[in-house]
Amino acid sequence: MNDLWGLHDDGFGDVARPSPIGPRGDGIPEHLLAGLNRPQREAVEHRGPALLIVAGAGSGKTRVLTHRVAGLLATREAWSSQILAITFTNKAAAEMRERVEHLVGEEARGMWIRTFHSACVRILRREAEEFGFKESFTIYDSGDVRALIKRLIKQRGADIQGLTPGSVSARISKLKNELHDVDSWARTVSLENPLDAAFLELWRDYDAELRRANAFDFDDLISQTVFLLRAFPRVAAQYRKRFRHILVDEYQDTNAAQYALIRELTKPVTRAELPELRGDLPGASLTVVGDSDQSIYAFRGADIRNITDFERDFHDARVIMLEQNYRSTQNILSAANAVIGNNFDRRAKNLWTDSGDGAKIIGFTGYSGHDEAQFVADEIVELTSGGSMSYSDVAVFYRTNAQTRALEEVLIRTAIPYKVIGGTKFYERAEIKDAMAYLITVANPDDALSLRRIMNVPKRGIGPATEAALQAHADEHRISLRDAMRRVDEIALGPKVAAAIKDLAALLDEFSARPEADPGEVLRELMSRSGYTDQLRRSPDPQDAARLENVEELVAVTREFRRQNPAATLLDFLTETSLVAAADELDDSGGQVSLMTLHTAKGLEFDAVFITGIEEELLPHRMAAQEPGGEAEERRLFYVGITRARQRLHLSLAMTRAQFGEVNPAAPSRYLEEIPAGLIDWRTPPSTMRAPSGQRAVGRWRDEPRESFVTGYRDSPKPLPKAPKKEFANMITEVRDNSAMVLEPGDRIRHKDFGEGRVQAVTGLDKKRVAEVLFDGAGRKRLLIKIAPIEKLSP
DNA sequence: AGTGAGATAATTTTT
DNA sequence: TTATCTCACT
Repeated sequence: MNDLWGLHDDGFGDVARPSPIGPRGDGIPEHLLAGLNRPQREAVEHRGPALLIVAGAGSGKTRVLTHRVAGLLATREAWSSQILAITFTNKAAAEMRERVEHLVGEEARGMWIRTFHSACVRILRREAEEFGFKESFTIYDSGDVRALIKRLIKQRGADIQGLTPGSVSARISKLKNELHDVDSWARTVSLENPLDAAFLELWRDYDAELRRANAFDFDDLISQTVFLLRAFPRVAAQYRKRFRHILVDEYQDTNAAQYALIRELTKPVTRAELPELRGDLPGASLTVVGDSDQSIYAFRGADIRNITDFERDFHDARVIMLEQNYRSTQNILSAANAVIGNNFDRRAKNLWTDSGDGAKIIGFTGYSGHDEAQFVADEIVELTSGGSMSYSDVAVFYRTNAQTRALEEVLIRTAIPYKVIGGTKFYERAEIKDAMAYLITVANPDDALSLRRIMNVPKRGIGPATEAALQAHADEHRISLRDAMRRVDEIALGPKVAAAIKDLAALLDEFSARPEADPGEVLRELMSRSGYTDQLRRSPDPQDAARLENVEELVAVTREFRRQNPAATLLDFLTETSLVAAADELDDSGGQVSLMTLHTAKGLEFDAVFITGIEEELLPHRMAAQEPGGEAEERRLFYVGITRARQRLHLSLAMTRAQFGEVNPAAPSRYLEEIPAGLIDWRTPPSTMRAPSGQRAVGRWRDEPRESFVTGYRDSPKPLPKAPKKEFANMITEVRDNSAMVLEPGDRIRHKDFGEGRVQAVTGLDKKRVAEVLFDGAGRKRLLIKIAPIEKLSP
C-alpha cells in the first residue's frame, strides 16, 4: 500500500501489451474533474507533447498532478507501467502514489513514482553490468565523499595548495551536475593554473577510488544514468518506449544533469534503434510542475532556466498558470506577494484567495535568540491551549541548523513536544554509520571506505600501520582491500593481528555469501559477533548506553523494512536508506511541533508557522549574499517560508545572535521592510527595541539610513554583558534538578529570567511536571519544574 | 596500538 | 560550542 520503500515490481513485461488508445482527455470521469477550478481542470485535461503547469504556492498542484495521472489511467490512455512520475522526496512520492491509488485503485500499481535519485539507481542497477559496474554498487553520501577526498588530499599533499575536502567535493559535485566528466573537463581547462591541475588530479583519484569501490556518489547517480543512456542507444530506446508519460514535480529545482535525463527519456524512438517496433514512436508526453519563485536550490546546481525556457525547449508546449491559493489567508498571501515582488526578472504572478484576510501576521523582536525562542514557545502554548490547534499543526523554521539550540532549550523547558526534521540525522550518528558500514561491506565487498571504517571498530589491534600494510599489499597485487585481508598470510604481520584480520574477513564473507538473507538478522548477528554491541555494553561511558540503544533502533528499523517488503534484500535496504530526505522523517501522526530549515519546509504546509532569525547575515545569509543571484534566492527562501502558513504566521528576530559561543549584534533583515507595515502586528517592533545596555538597537528600521547607522555602531562598539552570567547559567543547568520541589497553586516562586510569580496550576507527573506560573512582570508561562531555573519563596 | 590532553578549525541551505 | 586533529605518553 504505502510504497515508501518503493519496491514495486519492475514490470518491463507489460510494455509488450498493446498500447491503449489515446490521446483523448475528454473521456475523463467526472469525479476526477469535480471541484477543480478552470485552469486546474485544463491542466488535468490537456493532452499534448509538453505541458508546463506554473503552480504558485498552495495552488493545488499535487491535486492536479494526481488527478492528471488518474485521468490517464481511468481513460486507459496509458498503462500504469508507462507512467514515470518524479518527485523530490520519497515522502512526496509516497503521498502521490497513495492519492492516485485512492482515485483509481489497483490500476495505479506498477507506476514508477520516485525521486530522481531513486529512479536512476533503479536504472543503473539494472544496467550496471552493461557498462562495467557491478549490480551491488553502493552509494556514498556527502560524509563519505568528504572522508574519501580528505584522505586523497592528504595522500597527495595537496592541502598545502589550500584545497580542502569541502571545496574539492563542492567543485566536483558542481561539475558533475553540469554533466562534466574528468576528461571532458580536463580539455576545457588550462593546466597552467596549479590549483586547477591539483584539483584535476584529485578528481581523477576520486573517481578511480569510487570505481574501485564499486560505488557512486549522489551526483553520479544522475549523470552516469545520462551517460549510460547516451552511450547505449538500445538501452535508452527501451526506457523511451516504456515511459509514455513523464511527470516532473518541483521542476524549478532541476539541474543540468536532471534536465538532460528528462531530455533523453522524452526523445522519440525509431525502428532503427528498436527493430521490434512496428513503427517509429513519438517521444513521451512531458508534464512539469513548478514555480520559479520557489527555486531555492541553485547552490545544488538547480537552474531556473529549465523552467523559464521550457516553452523554447519543448515544442508545442502548453503553459497553464495556477494562481488561486487554497492554503493561506489573504494577509499571508499579501505579505508573500509583496516580498517576492522585489525580485525582478520574474514572470508576474499574483497569488490570491477568496477565503478572507485572516489574522494579522505577528512580529516579535527579542533581545537574544533565547528571548526569541521564548516568544515562540509562549505563542505555541497560546495557540494550542484552546484545543483548536494541536502541536503537529505548528512548525518553526530557521535558516541554519545551528539555530535549533536555543529553540530546543526553551521548548524542552516549556514541555512542548517537538521534533527536529533533518539536522543531525539518525543516519549520521557515528554508531549508526559504523553499523551501516558493516552492512555495506557485506553487500559490496569492494567498498574500501566502509571496510576501513570498521576494520578496527571495535578495537581489534588493527592500527594505521597494519591498515597501510594491507593497502600496500592490495595495490601491489591489484586486488581489493578485502582480498588483501583474506590473503593476510602473504604479509608479514604479528600472529595476533593476522588472526584478527582473518576473523573479520571470515565474518564478513559469511554474510556476503548470503545476499538474500534477512537484513535485520544479518545486522543483529554482525553486531553481536563482531563484538560491537559487547564493547558498548561494557563501556562505563553513559553515552555508550545511548549508542547501544541507537544500534538496537537500527536493527528494529531494518526488521520493519523486511516486514513491509518480505522479498527485500540487504542491498534494497541500503539503497533506500541512502536516499532518505529530511522531509521523509515527517510523521503526521505525532503530536509534535516540527522544527526545520526553510529549505526542508518546501512542499509542506502548517496551520501556524514561525519564521525565526529574520536578520541580516542570516536571511539573507552572509555566505549566500555574496554569490551572484544569492540575494534573490534568499528572498525566495523567505517567500517559501511565508507561503507554508495556512492561518497564522509569526515573524521573529533577535537583536543579538550567539554563534559559537560569541554574542554578536544582529540587524533586522532587509526583507522585513518589504512587507507592508499594516499586515504585521508587532508585539515588539525592531525600532523600539533597546539593547540591554540601554543603547540603541543595532541596525536600521524604515526611514533610518543604513549607512550612518552601521557606522554609528562601529564607532561605539559596546560589548554586551555576558561572561559572568553565562558561566553561572551553565553551572546551574548542569546541576539543577528540581524534581524534589513540591509546588502547588498559590505558591510564590522566583525565576532566573522572569522574576517573581505565583503558581497557577501544576500538571503532569514525575519528571514531566509542569507549572503554570503568572509572573508579576513577564506574564503567564509554562515551566518544566525539574529543570526550570526557579526557586520556591517562603510564603 | 591505544589513550588522553590540548590545540584548532568550522558552521548555509541538501538529494 | 562542538567536533576533529595532533602529539606525547603509556
